Amino acid sequence: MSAETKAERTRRRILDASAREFALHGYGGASLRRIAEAADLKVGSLAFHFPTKDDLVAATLRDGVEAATAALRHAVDAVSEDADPVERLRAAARGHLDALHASDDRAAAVVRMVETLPPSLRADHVAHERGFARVWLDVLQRGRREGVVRDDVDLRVLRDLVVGALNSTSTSSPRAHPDLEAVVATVLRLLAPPRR
Amino acid sequence: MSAETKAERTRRRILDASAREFALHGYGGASLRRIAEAADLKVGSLAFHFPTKDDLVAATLRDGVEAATAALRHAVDAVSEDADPVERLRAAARGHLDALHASDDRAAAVVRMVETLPPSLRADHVAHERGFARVWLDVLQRGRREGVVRDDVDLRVLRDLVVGALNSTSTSSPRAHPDLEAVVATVLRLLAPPRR
Amino acid sequence: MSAETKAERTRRRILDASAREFALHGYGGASLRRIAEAADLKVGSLAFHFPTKDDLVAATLRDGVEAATAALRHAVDAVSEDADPVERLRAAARGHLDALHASDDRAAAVVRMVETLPPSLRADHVAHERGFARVWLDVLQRGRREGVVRDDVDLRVLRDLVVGALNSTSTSSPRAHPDLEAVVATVLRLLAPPRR
Amino acid sequence: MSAETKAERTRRRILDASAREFALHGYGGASLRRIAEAADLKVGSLAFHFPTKDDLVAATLRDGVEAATAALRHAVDAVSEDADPVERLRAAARGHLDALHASDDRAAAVVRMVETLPPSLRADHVAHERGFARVWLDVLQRGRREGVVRDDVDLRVLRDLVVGALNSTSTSSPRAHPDLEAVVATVLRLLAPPRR
DNA sequence: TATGAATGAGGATTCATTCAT
DNA sequence: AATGAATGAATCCTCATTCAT
Repeated sequence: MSAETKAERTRRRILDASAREFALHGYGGASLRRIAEAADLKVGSLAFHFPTKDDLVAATLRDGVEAATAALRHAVDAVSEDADPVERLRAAARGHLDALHASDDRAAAVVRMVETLPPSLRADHVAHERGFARVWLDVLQRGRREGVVRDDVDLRVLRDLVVGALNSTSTSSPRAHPDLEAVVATVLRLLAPPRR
Repeated sequence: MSAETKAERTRRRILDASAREFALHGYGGASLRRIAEAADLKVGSLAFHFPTKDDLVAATLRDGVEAATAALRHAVDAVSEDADPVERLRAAARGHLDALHASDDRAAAVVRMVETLPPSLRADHVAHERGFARVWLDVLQRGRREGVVRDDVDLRVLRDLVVGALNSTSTSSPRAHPDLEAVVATVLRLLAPPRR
Repeated sequence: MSAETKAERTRRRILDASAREFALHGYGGASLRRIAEAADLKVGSLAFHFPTKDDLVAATLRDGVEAATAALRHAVDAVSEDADPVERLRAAARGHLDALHASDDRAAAVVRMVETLPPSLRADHVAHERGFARVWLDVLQRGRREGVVRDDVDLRVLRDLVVGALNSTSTSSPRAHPDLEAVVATVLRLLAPPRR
Repeated sequence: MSAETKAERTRRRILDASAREFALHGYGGASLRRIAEAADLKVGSLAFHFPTKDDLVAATLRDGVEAATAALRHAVDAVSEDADPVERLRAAARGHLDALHASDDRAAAVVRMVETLPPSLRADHVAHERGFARVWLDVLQRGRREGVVRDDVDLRVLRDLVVGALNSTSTSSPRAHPDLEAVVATVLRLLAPPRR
């Protein structure tokens, strides 16, 4: 009498395998057969949980955005109200990177898929992704109110560039492990140049 | 009187079609049949010019990196030696973006493919891409020597972030046309904050 | 106070859905999943009532033949003993057509399936169908005894042609609704040409 | 340097196998795999000649209607102008039956498929079939002009019933070989009752 | 140079069936 | 009496590739 039903456990196994596969091969290159194998199921059984490939993709995207948004929000919220405002920016960058480089590949799958999605899926996805972007914008706006974020740029443009820059560190190559600490440090300098 | 052979012209048509297809669907999602159709050929005829899919991919990557590198270098070189050093940075950013958003999709194809390449292709590609990265690094180093690029960050990390941020503006969505001027302006602020 | 058990009611719902599905798609094109859906059940639950697809087919055929035979017999029996013998023929034709075009598709399912049945099912079916053919033969024989059916043809051949002609009016196309009155009138002329 | 191209010969082999398969199993029950096997091809190779199943179905229908129409017309035309008009009717019935029971199954495939076609295919098909029906109507009209076809019925209704009756003799059961001569004789009696 | 024709493997999906619950 | 979950085979289709012409 587990709190989680059997279907829920299987669904999670599928979503995990799915994230890995899509992170590695992108939307068009991913194979349901491989996903099923990794989830210890036969291909035909996938259909019981996700009737079509696009249903699975949609769920994987939702799952990934959710994971990333939660991680980002959680990292930001962990910073105490009276901490140095710069620390909040640092936490955001680090939270973002942590999600992106997490071993479950949930956020990475989103980054890897998003640009080759068919329009039908894309439409739904961008709506969800807005939540993630919103958190970043909030962080930047608060940073500016608190005087640490530079005030000579459009915050939305800035946000898109920061998100793009951070996302670009997610690589599927095993050789290339960017130094995330250096990335955080550099991003911080760009967002909040030390006052003089 | 053209010095171009028929084969060379066909090759170009194929590479153009290929860039578009890979930019749209990524490495795994692209179809040789569609590429052949767009190039006004039958699938079987592709083999004459590119024996396998991966041969075509390799050529498309080389072509794309070449186009982007040439565009970047050209934009930088067009800035006169005695111009405001900031203008050289601006030219680089603009050149990069122009290549990325060019209608021929050659540079976009690279960005769209690179993270899902199989290791065999990836190895070759990163070597070529180093040339592009080198140009950016040169530009940043010169900018720093001339006192406009901030000196509190690692230039290689900075370069990777800038390239990542700029690349992230390339979207295959027809709806989303980022305001490239605003992007350039913002990047410039980050690279070379106005002196006080 | 219904004497009908729950299982019997479900069985009927399944047979109704089954008739519609087989009438629309034939033996090979019908889907148990769709039948289950139409009967408001899950596929797995079908097995409780009909262990295999062919069991369901056999039951649907039996049901259809039964319905058609009953309708035919009933129509004929409704003609009073001292009526014009031609009226008995007319009643048969009309009864046959009514069954075939009934909204429950029970008889239509038989017509649509019969020619593509696998031999195993076919064998059983033709035995049942003989009952239906028998009624028609009786009607024709009585008609002949009573002097209205032409006596220059083999009645069995005649019966098969009449049944075939009537069955051919059953179409799954929503556009084509043959004028059943005209059909009856014409068939009557052929069977029992007016005496001169 | 055969007058028939290789593709044309393959196409014919496919259409022959297709007719047999569809005659046996109907539209929904037919399998491309079996058709390919019977045509001595791999499934994938079918696509070269007929991109989709419905393309093959459409071609098979066209082929079948063409064969039947040609057979019917040919049989009718073979009757000399000054022959007994009844002979023309007899030739039509026999021609129709011959096409239907021909060993190539081309006409039988049409009869077996037509009622379970999806609307898209059906629309195109009925247009073609009109040609066949037209020939029968011509024959009947001429027969009436020449005083042998009964004049107390609507010829279109009569034609549909005759065609339906004849078509119903086409059975896929190996046991049931209707006596075609008896069928012809009976149909003739119905269409053209002997004058007194 | 390019096409025509075919292959074999793999793509996603649908199928009827099974069985524990 | 019915559902939930899974299976394995089969569905049609698309893939990159090959090779004779």
